[in-house]
Amino acid sequence: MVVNFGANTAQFKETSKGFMENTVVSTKDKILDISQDLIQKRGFNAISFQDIADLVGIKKPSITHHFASKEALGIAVVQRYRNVFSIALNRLTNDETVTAMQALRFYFTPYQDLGETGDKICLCASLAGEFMALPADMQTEVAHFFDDHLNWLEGILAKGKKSGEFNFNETPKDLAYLFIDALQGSLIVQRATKNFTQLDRVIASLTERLKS
Amino acid sequence: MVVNFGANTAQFKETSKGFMENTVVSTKDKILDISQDLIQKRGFNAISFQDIADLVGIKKPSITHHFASKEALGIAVVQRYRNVFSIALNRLTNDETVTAMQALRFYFTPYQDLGETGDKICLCASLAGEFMALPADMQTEVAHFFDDHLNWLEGILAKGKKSGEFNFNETPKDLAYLFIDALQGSLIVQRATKNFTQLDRVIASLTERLKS
DNA sequence: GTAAAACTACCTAACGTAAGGTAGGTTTTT
DNA sequence: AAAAACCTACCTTACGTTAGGTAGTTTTAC
Repeated sequence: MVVNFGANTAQFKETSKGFMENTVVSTKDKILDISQDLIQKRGFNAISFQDIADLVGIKKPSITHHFASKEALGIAVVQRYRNVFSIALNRLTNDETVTAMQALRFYFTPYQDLGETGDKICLCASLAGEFMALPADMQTEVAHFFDDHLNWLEGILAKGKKSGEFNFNETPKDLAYLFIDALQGSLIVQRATKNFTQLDRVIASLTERLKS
Repeated sequence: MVVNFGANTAQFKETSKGFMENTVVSTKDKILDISQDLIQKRGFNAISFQDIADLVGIKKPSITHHFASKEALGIAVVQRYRNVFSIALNRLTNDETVTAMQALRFYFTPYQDLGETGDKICLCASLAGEFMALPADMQTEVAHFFDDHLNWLEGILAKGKKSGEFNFNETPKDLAYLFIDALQGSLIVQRATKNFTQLDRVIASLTERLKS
């Protein structure tokens, strides 16, 4: 299973007939892809309909045909992002053959993919950085993203501790805080300092600690 | 010693005669204070000269009398912020009576102060969130902020390990990454989720680990 | 000591640009 | 033929910035 959280390379989509078909990506999806990409690079308030339209290859007012407002577009981008994670993480949780460490390692991969871009961070970290300047409904979506991930992490850490796979002193919830904060912070800081080994070192620190 | 990194309460300034006198804060300092405050809340691209002027109590074009451009104002804000930390952290490093743990605890206080505001994050984390949309000279200042802090943290952690005060397996540099990323990430995430215990729990996790 | 000159700190007015968004017509697809 | 996709043209608002001017203060010159 490949899930691309950062780059915009959606090449397949499920049709209404329920089959996976090789299709041309719709303009609507292109708008979502490019908007997400631009927000991850520059933030929500620093991008414009004009920027998006130029990259999609349509005229500015045509965006309004697909999304009623910039806020509506922003909400759609975050909802899709949340949903991609939700599906992938639920699949991991429901698969009994996947160990806690394997699940955790899978959870790291989108962060690692983003780190390798050199100019992108997590969509919701970007939005959280300008949180107070966001429309209320976008704030809610961003908050839910972090709550989703904190709950999933807490569950995986608790499962690993219960099975004896992990060994730590904190509560699973407190360790979940540390994990998500360190991962998100790492992407933000390493993009600025251009030291692209930082995320990998942080992941090593976090996982090493689970074994002690 | 009290250093206020987040709130804008500069009440004293050194006069040309070299004495500390109780003075009215200059308009230029007010602009810096309010700009910093607004960036920490909303980011650089989401604030305008009009926002700043309204809060300072002057007209919009008067800001350009003190700062030639928005970029120049932004650079001045970050440079002052960096300088406040530089002075405080150097003082800690040079004081032989301060233990590594005391220095670390002091380092946490500005993060804790910011966490208590509920709506502000570190200035440079806010700017790093919209890093690719920042003028080049501002990017450089932001990068230097993180390098400053990483170097200081690495030094303190190395000092504590050498003296036997701290006990950890990672290199001091790798642990410095974890510390700054977790602290910065924590402020960002907890503002969005409104769970204001998160930073304290993360600091507890980080410090607990130094003792093992 | 005093008057001219220069400087500081603002102001009003207005500029060109770009933002998000709307109205209504045209092309493309089904 | 109908619906969806996209266009041109335009609107209002707001942006950073510039120009030019007015007090009040400080510096300079005689």
